[in-house]
Amino acid sequence: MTHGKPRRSDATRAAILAAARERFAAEGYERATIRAIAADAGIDPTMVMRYYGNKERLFAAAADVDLRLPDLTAGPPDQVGTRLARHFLARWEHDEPMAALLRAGATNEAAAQRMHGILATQLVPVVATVCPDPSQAPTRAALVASQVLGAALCRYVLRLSPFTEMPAEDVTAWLGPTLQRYLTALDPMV
Amino acid sequence: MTHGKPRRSDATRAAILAAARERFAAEGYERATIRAIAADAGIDPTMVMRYYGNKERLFAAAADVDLRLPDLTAGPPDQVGTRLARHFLARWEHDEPMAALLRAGATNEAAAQRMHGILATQLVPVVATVCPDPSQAPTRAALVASQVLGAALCRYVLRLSPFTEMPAEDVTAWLGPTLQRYLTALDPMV
DNA sequence: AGTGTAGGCCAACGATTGTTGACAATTGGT
DNA sequence: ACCAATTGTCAACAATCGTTGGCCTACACT
Repeated sequence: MTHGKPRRSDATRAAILAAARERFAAEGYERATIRAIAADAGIDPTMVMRYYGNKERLFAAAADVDLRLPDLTAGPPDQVGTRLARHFLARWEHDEPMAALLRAGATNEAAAQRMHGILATQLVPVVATVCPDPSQAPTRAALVASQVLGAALCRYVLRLSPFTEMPAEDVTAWLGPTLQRYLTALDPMV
Repeated sequence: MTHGKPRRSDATRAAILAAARERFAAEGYERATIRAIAADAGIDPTMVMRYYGNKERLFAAAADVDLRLPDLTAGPPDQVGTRLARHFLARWEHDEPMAALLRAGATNEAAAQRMHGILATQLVPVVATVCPDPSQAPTRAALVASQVLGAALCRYVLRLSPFTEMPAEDVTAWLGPTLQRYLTALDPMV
């Protein structure tokens, strides 16, 4: 898949990308400066420009998120909510691109568009495999996203105190039934 | 309550505050510049500094949020979730300080702290009046906040397409049972 | 060994930012 | 009508940002 010969600067490219992910995740799009990213990577700011063109494209490379959603059809249908909740929580614990995208999405239009794309191409198809009427998949996926993003916002971005202190299993236990209902309930009031 | 004589510059102060709310809500903390706010208010940037000291204090004044939560004990206990969902949704539709705070909270530490304060002083007490064990109020309030903030994020900040197109009543119908469970369920798995 | 090319650093540009100080205009009290 | 305080304007500062061009170095290939 990775065609082209390995370049001598691959290590530098990777260092830049790693530093960019960290900074974008910790400070958002505007406050994460190219200079700071370059300093973290131990190189000159001009290298960032040479390899990634500009700040927008660097962010695009840093916020390349793959949700790695599991196959929800394999397993008990009445536990898809909990399994999905557990997956997202585990995914978020140590994946900086997701935090970077969430933090930046609040102020950066391009980041918001990218989240839109991830929802449509990654979450909606999986939701369609477990919900009663596949035509409702976009709506149900949006509802799932609202709860998952809200929890991530409280836990990893805002760091609201009761939420950061809750064990991951407890959060999973609370969110699971919610997602289950968003995914499979025939009617909102169930 | 408003002691001190009415000053001649009150109109200017109000214009600054209105423009600031709009800009902070639309662009977040860092991208909303004092110059742009002053231009919207039709005055000189210097006046902003004179009346509000610095950008941080201007934001603090602009993001002074009052959730105006209703008394949840007055009404059928099995509908507190829906009523709370409806209240939040209506509140968000035309209150810029709330959007400003949410957008800025993602990147600004002071804004995040302020949200923490609003949660503790406004939401937790109300939650305590309807949940079985008042000692669980902080946890339950945090769960409510995660779903409400997540929905607001999707609908008003990220503007994810299935979410912006849903009628407000439909969103209320979906979120209501979720909040109901977070508020009153004896166990997560109910 | 020689040479072309890619990797890397330095200095600097132009734009924008929050913020400050000096100065003019207007108002209200006496 | 005078004076002091409030309100407003103008210019500019210092810092920081993304971004650019020039120049040196070191590796790769013949």
